[in-house]
Amino acid sequence: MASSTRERIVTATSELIRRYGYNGTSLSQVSKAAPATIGSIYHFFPGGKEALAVAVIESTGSVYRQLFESIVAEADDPAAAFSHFFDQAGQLLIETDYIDPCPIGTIAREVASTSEPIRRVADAVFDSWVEAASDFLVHSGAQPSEAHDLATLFVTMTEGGFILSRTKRSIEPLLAVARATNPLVASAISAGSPTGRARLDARVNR
Amino acid sequence: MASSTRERIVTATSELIRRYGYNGTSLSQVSKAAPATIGSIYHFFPGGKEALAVAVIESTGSVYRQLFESIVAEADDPAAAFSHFFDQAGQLLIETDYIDPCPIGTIAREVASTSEPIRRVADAVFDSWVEAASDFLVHSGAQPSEAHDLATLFVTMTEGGFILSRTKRSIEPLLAVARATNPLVASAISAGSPTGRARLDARVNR
DNA sequence: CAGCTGCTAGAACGATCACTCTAGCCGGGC
DNA sequence: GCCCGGCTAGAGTGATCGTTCTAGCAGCTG
Repeated sequence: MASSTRERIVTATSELIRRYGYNGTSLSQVSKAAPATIGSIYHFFPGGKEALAVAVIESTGSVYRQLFESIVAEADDPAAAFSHFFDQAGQLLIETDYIDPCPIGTIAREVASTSEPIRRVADAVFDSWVEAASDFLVHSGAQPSEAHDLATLFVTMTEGGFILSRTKRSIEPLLAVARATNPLVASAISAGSPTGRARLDARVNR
Repeated sequence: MASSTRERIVTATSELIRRYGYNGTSLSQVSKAAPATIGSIYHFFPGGKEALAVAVIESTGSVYRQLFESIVAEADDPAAAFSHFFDQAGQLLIETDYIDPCPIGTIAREVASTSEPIRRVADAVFDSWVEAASDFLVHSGAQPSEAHDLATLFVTMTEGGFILSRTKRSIEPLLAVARATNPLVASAISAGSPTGRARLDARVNR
């Protein structure tokens, strides 16, 4: 409650960026949507628009990492956890009328060449996602190097799937990604752990 | 030569968008970079900035489709064709100092909610890429439905890989994607064609 | 009640935006 | 030699951008 104005500003900015992109979102829009005056925005973010974007990236980054971890925590098997994540992302797209689910990819793509602070924080968030997914895969029995590759692929497919599904206004691309995920995860885990292999081969072939 | 001014405008706009995004690119920048006066830009593109973006998407879309087809045409085996494509994309990133290789994904993500004409043409380009990759996979022996899924995944990984590699300023994510491609393609082809299976299993396991 | 601090309020600045408009250049057909 | 249409040229419009600045509000502390 004490910092609710700050939170409102970050939340409103995140939603506006998801709709209109970084350069397409103005501080006057943020001021109206938050609601908060321009003075308040610069009070909490003396660094201006760039600092605000950094805050949005950090906030979204940790929210999504927690979302991922809560999904995998309650999944009964590793391969299903990933496709469940994609299914849930697709559901979110439908509910929000295909607003971009992830402001980070948008901001990164727009300003990776012009704002080094933003580029760096976006890179750190992507890394943390890769690490979270990789840890989960290793814990499920995959070899570390293969887990890292697959985790990178997972983040790549997430961002790419968002682009395609948002552009097509259909979750079909995300569903295709989800379908491809199962055998990938199963094969990585079975390669690393013979006990896992039998369990997952059974699942894939059922 | 007759339409060289128009071509210069489209080329310059494409490069600026790859660096600064759609909303981050102004017509005065285009005018300076082309070079061409504002009057010339509006002469060739009476629809203004939006029409110019549509032209950029169409042009880039066909260039990339041709690039993909030329790469797969000279590849000796289907699985290698895809990873060769990713390798080449990574090389391009290094050469251009990690400028975004694809203006379409950037534009689509920025304005999919605000410009229906742009959204539609970007969607058509993505579809044509999926179709090109799918046709190639079917021709190589994959089942049509599986080929379509895999082709969608391929475009998804391309766009997602661009985001991650550009943000990280490293081609490592693209290389991880390329490594994952081989077994995916091989398994799709072997499932559809027994003759293909033997050939590709040999390759994957070597 | 006084004084301080954290926050809000909104006018103002110069720059730049997408876009319009009129004037003029220039080369090929009569 | 003259005209005419494709193209260029660039000043000008109103709006909006990110940012700065000063003034004042509300709610604690003493």
